[in-house]
Amino acid sequence: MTNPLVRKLEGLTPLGDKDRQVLGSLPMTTVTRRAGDMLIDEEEQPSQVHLLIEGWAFRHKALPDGRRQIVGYLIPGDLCDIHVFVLKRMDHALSLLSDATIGLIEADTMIGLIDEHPRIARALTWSTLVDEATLREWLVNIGRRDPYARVAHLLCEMWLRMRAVGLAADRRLDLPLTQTELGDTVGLTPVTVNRVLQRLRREQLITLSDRVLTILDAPGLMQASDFNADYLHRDQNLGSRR
Amino acid sequence: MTNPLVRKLEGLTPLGDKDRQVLGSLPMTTVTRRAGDMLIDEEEQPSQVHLLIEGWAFRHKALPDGRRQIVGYLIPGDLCDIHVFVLKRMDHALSLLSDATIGLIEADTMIGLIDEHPRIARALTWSTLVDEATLREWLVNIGRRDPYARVAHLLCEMWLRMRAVGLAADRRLDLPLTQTELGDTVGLTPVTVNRVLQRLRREQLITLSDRVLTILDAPGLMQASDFNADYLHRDQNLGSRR
DNA sequence: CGTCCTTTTGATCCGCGTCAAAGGGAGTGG
DNA sequence: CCACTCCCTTTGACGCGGATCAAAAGGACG
Repeated sequence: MTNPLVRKLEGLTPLGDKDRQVLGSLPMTTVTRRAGDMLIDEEEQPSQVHLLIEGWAFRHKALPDGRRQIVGYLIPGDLCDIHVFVLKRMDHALSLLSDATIGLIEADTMIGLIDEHPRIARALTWSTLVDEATLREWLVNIGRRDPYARVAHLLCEMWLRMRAVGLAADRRLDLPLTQTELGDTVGLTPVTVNRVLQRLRREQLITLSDRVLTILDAPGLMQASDFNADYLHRDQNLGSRR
Repeated sequence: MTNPLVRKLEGLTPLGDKDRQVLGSLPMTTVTRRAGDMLIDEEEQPSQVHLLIEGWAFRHKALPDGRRQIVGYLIPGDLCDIHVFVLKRMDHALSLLSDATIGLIEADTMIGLIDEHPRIARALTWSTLVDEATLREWLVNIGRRDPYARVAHLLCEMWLRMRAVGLAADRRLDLPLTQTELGDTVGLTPVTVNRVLQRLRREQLITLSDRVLTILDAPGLMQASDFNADYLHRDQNLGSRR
């Protein structure tokens, strides 16, 4: 299997052979963690960069009353905390949705990588900016769409993201999210999420059980959720992928 | 008056004299635009970087039914579109809330600036990451807080941001937002915003009329909105600000 | 077999959206 | 200088969607 980081960055902007090689042999120690573990806590100051190699994670912020808002998902190939180079402190926590394997990269290694490989630096910047664009789209989702469209929109996005890194066989993908977590993402209660999912199933748009999501009717799902993939900024000049 | 860009970046991370000087004499052409103008449209590919020198602007995304979600505010010193270097296309539009003066900076100038002045580059990265952190906090705001806290939270944030660039005399600041725009920001109708504002006034937390906001009780307002300024990442090692 | 978590279903209730209209202030034109 | 328009704010009434509460059902696991 290719390094998932290579696979991700290549999906954003072209890399050279040298870049691929350097990324492939990036010195890092790998560790495994269990589903439910908190990988990085709010306010923390990580000294290494965490690369998610396998599994799912999510970013979240806690409220004083114990509720929380999920503010992002990470899938294989995603870096958890490049920003701490600059910002020093986390402003949110990071937890695992599934058992996961994590690569730990020394800060200096990462800095060297960026300094000496401009195309990699550019791809990382790209990735950060896409994350930002995604947050804007989530804001639209929560702020202005009804529950039905909100959930449908999130499912579309996760499907496209998983497909972009080769983790969605056609229209099937693992989606290790409980309905509570879906709700914490789109600002709904689990009860409402459940009813929305049933409607999506009834309308033959999706199938979802045992953590496996199947997109039955992609155009229908996208239309239902006012989905426009532009915000994911998959590069036009990459041409057809692979 | 100091260049507002200098003032902003200095508030994030230390600059050298040289940096300040370069920023102060940054070649740009200035133009003025009227309140309500759309400065950059969705999907556009700007060829110059826009610097907001005076006035207010906002980022927004439109929905098919004509409604919109505001996804960010810009105040003097903010750059509107550095990301287009990398992403090429806007995924949202940018409009003016007030008459404004804009600095237009050539792409090459900007690239040179970043290449040759690492501290400036770092400050710009910082700024981007704070924008991202702000989006995450907005997500919490819309997703999980009640209308009262939502509006209060936004007012706190705008106050701190304006103060950070020297545009809030003590607890007074211009806030050229209609109640409709406040609603489009926090996912509420103007009617609800109006009722929330009345409650905030009744409880002696704020004053707001004729586009002037006064914070009467800062601790009270922050408590009401569960406000924690950490996400703004004002640098600790800057020490007491001027 | 019992415990725990997640999903599902049903019933109730109220907050906020919606609709409607009045009031106020600023700007414009006769 | 007044009349008119336009936009924003304010107020009131109503109805519904989604939160809340509660409990049952289904699986996974020890």
